[in-house]
Amino acid sequence: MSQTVDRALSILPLLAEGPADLGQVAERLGVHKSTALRLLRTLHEHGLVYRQSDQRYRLGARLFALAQEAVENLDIREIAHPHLVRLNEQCGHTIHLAVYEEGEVLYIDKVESRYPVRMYSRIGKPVAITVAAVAKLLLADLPESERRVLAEKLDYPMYTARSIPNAPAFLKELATVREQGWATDLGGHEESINCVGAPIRGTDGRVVAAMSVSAPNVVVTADELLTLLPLVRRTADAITREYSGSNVPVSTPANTPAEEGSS
Amino acid sequence: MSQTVDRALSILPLLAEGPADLGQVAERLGVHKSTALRLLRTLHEHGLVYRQSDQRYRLGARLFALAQEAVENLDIREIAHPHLVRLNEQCGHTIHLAVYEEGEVLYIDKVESRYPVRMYSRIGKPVAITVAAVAKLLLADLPESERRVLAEKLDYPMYTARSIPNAPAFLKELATVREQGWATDLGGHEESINCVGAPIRGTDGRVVAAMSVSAPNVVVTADELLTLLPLVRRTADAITREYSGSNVPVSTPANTPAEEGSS
DNA sequence: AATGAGCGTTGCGTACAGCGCAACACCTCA
DNA sequence: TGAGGTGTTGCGCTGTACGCAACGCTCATT
Repeated sequence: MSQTVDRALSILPLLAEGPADLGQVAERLGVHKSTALRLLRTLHEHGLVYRQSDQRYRLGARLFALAQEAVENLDIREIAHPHLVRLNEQCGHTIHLAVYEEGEVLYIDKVESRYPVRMYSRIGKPVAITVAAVAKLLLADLPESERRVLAEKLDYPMYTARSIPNAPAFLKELATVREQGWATDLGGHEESINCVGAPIRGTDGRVVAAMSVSAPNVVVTADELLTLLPLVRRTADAITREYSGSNVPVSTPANTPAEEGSS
Repeated sequence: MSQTVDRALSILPLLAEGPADLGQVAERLGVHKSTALRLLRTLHEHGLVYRQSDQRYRLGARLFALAQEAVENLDIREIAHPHLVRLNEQCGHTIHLAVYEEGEVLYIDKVESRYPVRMYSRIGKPVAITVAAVAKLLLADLPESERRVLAEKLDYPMYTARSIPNAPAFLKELATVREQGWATDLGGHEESINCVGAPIRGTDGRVVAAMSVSAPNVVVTADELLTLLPLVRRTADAITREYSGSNVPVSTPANTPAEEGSS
């Protein structure tokens, strides 16, 4: 929409690939060197771009600062965190919290055996959107049209023999997840890792985030991990309640064996 | 330099404080709503800004992606990482890697007892620049004028009784560090944590990064930690050698008790 | 030393892109 | 039903970002 800004911002992904000098930037933008210089200078003033000693440009420190502040301001994260910690204390396994945003799934919190890691190491990398339990939960809640379009666009890498292989299988899985209100990943991403997850909903009942418990099956078998499902769901529901300003119907349709009573 | 881009980029820190609606953005930028809208749209197209369900804007996912890619493309990090892991295996303590950039010190890698964390949790937050061992190492190598100017500009928060209190003390410490070629932080940031660090240099002998080993004194006393100094320096020098395309004089002036022979 | 190629940088006139205005569409309250 | 609050659109004017060309600098090359 705004040409100048558009050009300037296009520089960022370009530099993300690696440092580049003025000429390269100008060429890849298709603009005159002086123009590129002006844009780079502006980016530099805002700290988004850094000029290293060999005069080449690379991404700057402010970027980290912004990303950091952004992730800290996600209120779902803030609300969820203590719940995740408590769940971790109860079961001992790794807990993940994730959100969906415009075609991507992002981990926004993680609690590990010992340390909470505020900014998840995989942020920014392509998340295993076709197999991760949290991804299934988040995508399952999209409007059907959007879900279908997205499913067609995705790649289906076979991380393991149990990875979901194609769009129809994925859509079928999403339908199941949508119906049952929870999701698993049993060795679909890494052979020996299983996950079980549950959705967190906003006031309007839409899924705003998803959480999961992961454990290698040398520690607990998939079946044993599944026994944690009620606990995981209860935690997710507790977060839902708190997030959507106390009690909204916590939407837990059916399908869980025997579990706590009032929703 | 470029007004439009300047305005657009000013939106980012503004949103970093928390979500804001169109009117707020326009007001704080001092521009018309339509202008703010155009800028926000452009930012949105590039994924730097996200529009949440209540129509307010917040920082977007691409920001994380960029920050992530940026940190991964730091070649010092890549070269250093295996060395850091090896050092960690030898001593068991937490290892940090940091760089200096325009008045800030950034952690760019960390190896913990069990997991490597690619993006350090503190990135973006004000690093304890006046007390951290890595900060001392990086600042000690700045040209004297720059060093002095920076030292005057800094705040000197008294994290503990042993924090460096003011500019003269800091400059004195930097001079010592510069001369001896290594640095410590003995309870200057957190009462019970000690660090010992060494510099990594580029082809031209300038310090390009710094690394440190940290441990709480319930695990090892400061004196015990200091016995690791030779090992830390050897690791730093190994990284220096590899980074600056094998052998440059590794600049280890004096001061280390008894240590390995050939540089 | 002198030459020249390859960089980044500067100043400037011009064209066009971004600006603010005003009108509009839509929502929630009263 | 209206009033006040949002976000959105189209448009004419002006200011700004554009590319050009000239300059300065650092390295190689002769």
